[in-house]
Parts: sequence; C-alpha cells; structure tokens
Amino acid sequence: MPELPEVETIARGLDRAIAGKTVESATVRLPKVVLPEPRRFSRRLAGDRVDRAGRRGKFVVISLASGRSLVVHLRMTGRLIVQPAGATNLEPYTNVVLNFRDGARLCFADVRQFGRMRLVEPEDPWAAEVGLEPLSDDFSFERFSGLLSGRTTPIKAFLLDQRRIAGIGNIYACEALWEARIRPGLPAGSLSPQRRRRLHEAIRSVLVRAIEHRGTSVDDYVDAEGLRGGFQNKLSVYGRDGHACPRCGKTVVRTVLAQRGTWWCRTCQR
DNA sequence: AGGCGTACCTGAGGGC
DNA sequence: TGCCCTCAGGTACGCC
Repeated sequence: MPELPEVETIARGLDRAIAGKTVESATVRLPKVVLPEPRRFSRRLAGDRVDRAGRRGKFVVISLASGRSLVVHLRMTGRLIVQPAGATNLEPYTNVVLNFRDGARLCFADVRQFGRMRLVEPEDPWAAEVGLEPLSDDFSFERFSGLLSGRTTPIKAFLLDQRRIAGIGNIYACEALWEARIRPGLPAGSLSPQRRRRLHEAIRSVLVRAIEHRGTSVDDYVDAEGLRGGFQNKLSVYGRDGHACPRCGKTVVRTVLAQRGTWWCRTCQR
C-alpha cells in the first residue's frame, strides 16, 4: 500500500498524536511481525517515551527517549492507527498494540500480515541499505544521473529499487515516468541528460504534490487518524487503463514489467 | 549484477 | 448466490 507520500502523511499524523506519550505496555498479538521476539520487544518498550515520529524511505520511524527506535514497514496493507483514551474496539486486524499511560493506544493492524515492526537499538545501522531520500538535498540531479549510468535494468524497475532511491513504489513510478514522458521499459542508463533532468524533476514534483494531498487511497490506505488521502483523484495513468491520457488523449495501457502492473501512454511516453 | 519466479497472506471484484 | 480465478500500493529469497 503505502509509498513515500502515504508514509510521510502517517508519520506526521503520528508525531502530532503520540509525541511525548509514555508506553505503559506493548501487546503482541501476532508474534511473527515483531523483532526482537515478543517478550523482549514488550519488555523493552514498557516505560519508554515517544520522542518523535518520522520517516525514512517507506519506513515509519518512531524515535524513543531511550535512543531506541521503533521501525515500521507497512508493506501492502499495514496501518498505524491512534485511538484516543476510552476507545472500545481495537482496529480490525490489529497485530500489535502500544498502550500509553494516558489511555490512548497505537494499533499496528494488517490484514495480510506482511507488515513488520522492529525495535532497534540506538547504534543499529538498520538503514544502511536504504537509498537516497528523493526529497532531500542529497537527491541532486548529478547524483541521480550518476545512479542511472551504466544500468541496463528498465527505468521503472530502477525506480522501484529501494537501495538506490527510497520511497518510490508502483503508483509514483508510473506517475513520474508519465510526467517525464519516458517509456517504462527503457534501460535506465540509456536516458539522455535531458530525459534524466525531466525524470529527476518529475519524481520530486509528483511526490510533493501527493504529500500535499495526504497520499493516494486506491484501496484501503488511511493515515494515523483514519483519514483517506486525496491524490487518487489526481492520478494520470496509474490504474487507468482504457481511459484517455490526460496529455494526448490516446488510451492508457496496462502492461507488466518486473512482475508489476505498469500503466502508461504508448503515444507520449517514448 | 541483475533478472526471474516464488513465497508470504487475505480480501475484493469479475466472470460464469 | 456462490464458486473460481486473478489481482493487489512490497520485499525477501533462491536460482540461473
């Protein structure tokens, strides 16, 4: 489900909702989704305090006063939902609950059980393999272009590789390539400087606009307050096979690339 | 190195 | 109504 804009939206909401709260207890209802093993996980969390919530790539990072971090990957259908004191029912499919001293709680829910929650020690280099943040100053045109050079993999597969650039998933890969007018199957290293420039700009632009709309809710994504995003109404090609390309009017097609559905316009993406 | 298939799970939606 | 099939926003692993 969530890509960078959705994770960013969730992290901002979480920061507003739980920064400063102290964990009374943590309950693990589905052991396989946490690390370390549940007893240690719960014991270490108890009594710690939330410093802030942020994001790295598609990971939600909840920084704790102890220096530890709770690092969460939502995969396809994971949700982090804050419930106020006095809430009766847990969010459906809740796998982990953090109970705060003030009675509020954080539910980590996931129908498909793919999402993971990891409590990492202060010096743990857990993000060592995570790529560049596309909205940071580090993501310069020069670095982007350098990453592309020599790569024969299709540009879309390159964009999905989290070790190079972190946070782009299927939706925003399709949208950025459409915006840059680039065919998804082109070898990454074959792009001209002009096209690299367009793609670099398109990536940032689409991510920024999606964050402004609080993400894309194609299916069931909601933020920490349970609200849907709005960017699904702004998509140009993703999920829109059979519709007219907003730029040239020809029909958007769906093909499969790197085992993923890929939506694009054969006429204006070359 | 990188591509490919498969696995992990459940639910929604389409076709019949 | 209901059964069967395919598909889903992601990543890890093993194989070649």
